[in-house]
Amino acid sequence: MTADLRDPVRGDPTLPTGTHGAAGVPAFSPLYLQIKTLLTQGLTQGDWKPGDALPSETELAARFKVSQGTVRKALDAMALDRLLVRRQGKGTFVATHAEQQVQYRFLRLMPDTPPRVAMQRRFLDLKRQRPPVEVARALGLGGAQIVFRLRRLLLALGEPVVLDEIWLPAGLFEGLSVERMSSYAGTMYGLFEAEFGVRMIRAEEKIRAVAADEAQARLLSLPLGAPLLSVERLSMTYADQPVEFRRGLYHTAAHYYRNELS
Amino acid sequence: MTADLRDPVRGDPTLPTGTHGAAGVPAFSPLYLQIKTLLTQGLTQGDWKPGDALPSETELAARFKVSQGTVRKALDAMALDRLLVRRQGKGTFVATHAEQQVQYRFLRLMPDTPPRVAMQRRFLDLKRQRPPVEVARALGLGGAQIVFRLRRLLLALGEPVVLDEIWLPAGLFEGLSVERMSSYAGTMYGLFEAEFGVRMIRAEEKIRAVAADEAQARLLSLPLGAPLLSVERLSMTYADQPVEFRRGLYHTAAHYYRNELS
DNA sequence: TAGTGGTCTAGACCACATC
DNA sequence: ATGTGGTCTAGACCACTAA
Repeated sequence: MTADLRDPVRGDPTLPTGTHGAAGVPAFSPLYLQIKTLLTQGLTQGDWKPGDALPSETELAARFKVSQGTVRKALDAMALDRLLVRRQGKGTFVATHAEQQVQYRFLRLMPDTPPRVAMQRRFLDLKRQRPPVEVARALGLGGAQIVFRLRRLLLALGEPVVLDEIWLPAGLFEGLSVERMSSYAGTMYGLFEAEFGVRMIRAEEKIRAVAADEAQARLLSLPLGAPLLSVERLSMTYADQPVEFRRGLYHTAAHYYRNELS
Repeated sequence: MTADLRDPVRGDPTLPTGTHGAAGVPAFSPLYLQIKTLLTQGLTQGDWKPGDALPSETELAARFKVSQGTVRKALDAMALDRLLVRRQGKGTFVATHAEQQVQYRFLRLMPDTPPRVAMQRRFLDLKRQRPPVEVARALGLGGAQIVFRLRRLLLALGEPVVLDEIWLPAGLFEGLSVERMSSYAGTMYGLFEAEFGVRMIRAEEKIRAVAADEAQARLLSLPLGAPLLSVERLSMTYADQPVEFRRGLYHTAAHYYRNELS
């Protein structure tokens, strides 16, 4: 972590740095992006864990042999990506799913009538098995690699609202059990991060309207054929590696999926 | 637009600038945010129209009597908000819905099997009428203010996929007609911006699963009770003023609503 | 009081677009 | 050749936090 970036990466100063590589790919990236990459690698390999403080801007600047402003630009970019959280007067910290403010960062379901009271969880079953083809493909697994399949309900005021089916590569979550999830106070992503070292960075969702089949209707206490929101989510950790696939069925009579467009 | 910001806004330098006002509200904001506010006001009052170039950083810096770096920070923030588009070597431009790259910025419906071919539009009817209460409330109108109510279909490969019901304050869109919409080549928001000076900045959507009623089923060529995605959208122009309410019904057998979480 | 991130400045140089 | 935004530097000072 002490390399001087300019000499090795920016290359011979007699060559114009803006030159493009043979394949039309940029031959270099700005210093602050290189630093962002190095810091992100540090996060990936666990140099700093969620909640930890990073070294101060001045120290990082000395370490990388660049100006403080360049380090700042890298840190600001990472904060925009939600990889870091910056707090004036305190320091720069690795973002975590265990923070009070952003508890349900990835859950967009809102009740029609606030207040937004925390929903109850009820774990239905957890099994180890071969993944279905579409799950294996989404997670980039071979069909022979075992996955966990978890089903759970979320209930609001006692009424079931969400039925989730969650697929996880077994290798990454060895030791997962219903007891362990039940006894964990925070969110599921908080558990993944704290107990398995798997931090979710971003996710993609595909949303559809479907009709409840018999099993789904029974679990959600709804009539057969009731319209449900189907939310397929693929969650990625560092380096965009997919590590969770889930399919949620949302009952949207008294709740809605909130989205913000800009 | 030539005021020196520091004297009037930052106040007597003998007072600490970080002081909070009597109500606990910050008594000042950083220079670059003040400049961002002034520039946004300029956009609101039409000093520059969508597609126009803003003055260069150096000129704005001279105009506001601050350094170029401070202007840059304001412009970068506005670009992040998608109010502006910055192009190296060319200038800084007011963002527009008429750009080739981001045609359907607010339409998140994707086909299961690409390529994403442009959908056909079919306008069903356009009426002037009193708004229903929920529409009046969403748009912040009195019940006596007239609105346009437009219905239209979007079709993919000839099959109806989206049924939209769109509500617009008549005062802002005087002269709107089906002919005018049909003959306009670009998107609806492109038309609003070019012909009525109403530029959509951001929107909030509430998504549910519903069952098609008889009229909806007929228009979408679906059986009664078919599950549909209901997408309620409230669109805002500058200063977060709501100017459009729409309800879309999406048939999601061969399409899905795409969302990105981070 | 010391240390952190946040703002602001001034200047140099680079990359890109246009003439 | 000129003008634009993009990067990088160095230094000053401000605001916030904690000891």
